[in-house]
Amino acid sequence: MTQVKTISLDSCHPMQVPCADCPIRYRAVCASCEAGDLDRLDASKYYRRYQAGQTVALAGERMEFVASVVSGVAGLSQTMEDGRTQMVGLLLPSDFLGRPGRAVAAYDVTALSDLLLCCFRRKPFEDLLRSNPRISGRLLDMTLDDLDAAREWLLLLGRKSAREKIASFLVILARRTAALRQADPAEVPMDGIDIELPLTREAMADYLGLTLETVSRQISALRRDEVIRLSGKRQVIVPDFARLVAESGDDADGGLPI
Amino acid sequence: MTQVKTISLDSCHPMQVPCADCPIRYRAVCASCEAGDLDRLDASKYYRRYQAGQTVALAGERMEFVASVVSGVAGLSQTMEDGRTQMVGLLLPSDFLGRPGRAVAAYDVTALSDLLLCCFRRKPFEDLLRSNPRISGRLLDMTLDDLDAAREWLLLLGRKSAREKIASFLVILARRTAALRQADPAEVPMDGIDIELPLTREAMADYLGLTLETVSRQISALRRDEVIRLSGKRQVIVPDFARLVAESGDDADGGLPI
DNA sequence: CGTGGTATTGAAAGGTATCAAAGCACGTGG
DNA sequence: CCACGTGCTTTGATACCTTTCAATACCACG
Repeated sequence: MTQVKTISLDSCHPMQVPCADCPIRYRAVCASCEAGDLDRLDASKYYRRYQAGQTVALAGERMEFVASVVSGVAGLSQTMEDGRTQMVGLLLPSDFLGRPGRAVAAYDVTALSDLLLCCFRRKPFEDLLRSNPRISGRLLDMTLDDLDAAREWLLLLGRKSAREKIASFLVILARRTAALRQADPAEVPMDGIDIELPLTREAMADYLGLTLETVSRQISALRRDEVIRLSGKRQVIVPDFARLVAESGDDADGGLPI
Repeated sequence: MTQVKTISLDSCHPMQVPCADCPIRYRAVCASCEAGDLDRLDASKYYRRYQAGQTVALAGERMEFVASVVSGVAGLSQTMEDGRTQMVGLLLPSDFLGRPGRAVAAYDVTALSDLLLCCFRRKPFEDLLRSNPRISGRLLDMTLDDLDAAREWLLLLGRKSAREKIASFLVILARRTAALRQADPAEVPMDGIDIELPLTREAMADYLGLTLETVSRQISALRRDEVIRLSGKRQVIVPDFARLVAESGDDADGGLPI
């Protein structure tokens, strides 16, 4: 179990960046806003910062804000009475956190790495949603993307072997990080792409529906078979991306990297 | 593999019901419409009917309409190259089919039972979405519900045993069918509630991430342990709903039946 | 009464979980 | 500078659950 560190100070109001200069400006819920909308958001937003391992919210609690992930990684997870847990969502920069219209959190939210959130108090944001079709339309689109991602994960959890799960996870991480850098992961830059794992083996296990031992074993197996190389525990080098995709069990033409 | 029956006639334009008399009027995407909106929908909607086993759409194909399920059950599924398939969504009456803004189907859509769809051509519906916040707001809410349902399924596929999967599936079916009848499944009506299984064992296996043999074995085991009784192959009687919920591994207080 | 689709049951194989121990990296304090 | 503790990771041996392969049973229908 990850221990919950109690930190009271400095979790709010670090220095603030104007929306126009925001790193996630063109991918977040505010992506399709125009200048006037941005002014309104700028006025009401505030930042929250969490350290790796901290709890952002617990299932069943009220959450008085919704937010965009600016940097870092957050995990949504569900826990059964006997302690089994399954991560049901991974929030990377630009992803949206919280459900408009429902103040009670449905999942535990944890900072998997140091995390910066751009927050809006619930009520004003919901008003904005109602009055601004650019924002509500964007949110619908993002929610539909989340749904597609969740459904892709259903296939992974329901039908893939442990080895395929690990490979799929690496492919997805590669695609998402490449998307943030606007690069194409299939364009192998000379000596292979490298992927920074923002999760412990235990968090990966929770996400992939495995145990941490199995995660470790399969990573070792992929290394032995030279599908990947490791530098340290958290840095993965992929010499042949197509090979990794083949190991993931997905179609080679899984669409453009989103 | 389910064989695809080719049927060309009678799959469109059966007799049509006015929206005001529609059985799913208060749960579908049109739920929050007012009289004026309904007139507009009434004018442009049309029905499609499918027989059990028929294919509604294939992943990658263009789908020229979006639709609400009026009656029957449809399944969304994904298939890997080697034939492994996972059902990623079960569409019951009032559920919405299709993604506004994306004409290419992401999943195979199959009629699991005889199926009646209330369809709208894509373009006019998307126009309506943009112009009518009642419809777009309702669609956002339904999509968020779908996302929650998918995430509940992630927990099931990732962490539950075969026995728990079957029990969970029965609980969900009981809740959904009770919701359509506006009844509470915890209110046991004398001799236990009964659940009509609208799926073959194979379809259940695809949904639950199991093999059909395991589904069959676990149903037999639940029968031996007197958690359920069977009348025929497709009718399940649950004498003690709380007992079934306990077998599902979920919290007893999993919220009100939605 | 046979036929095809569907469902049940059995025996054996296989993959992942579980339990247990050891290795590694890093920071703290002697 | 090194010993030591802690958290994370790797590796090993075994147990268990689900799959796989195979045979049989059930049921509606022609």
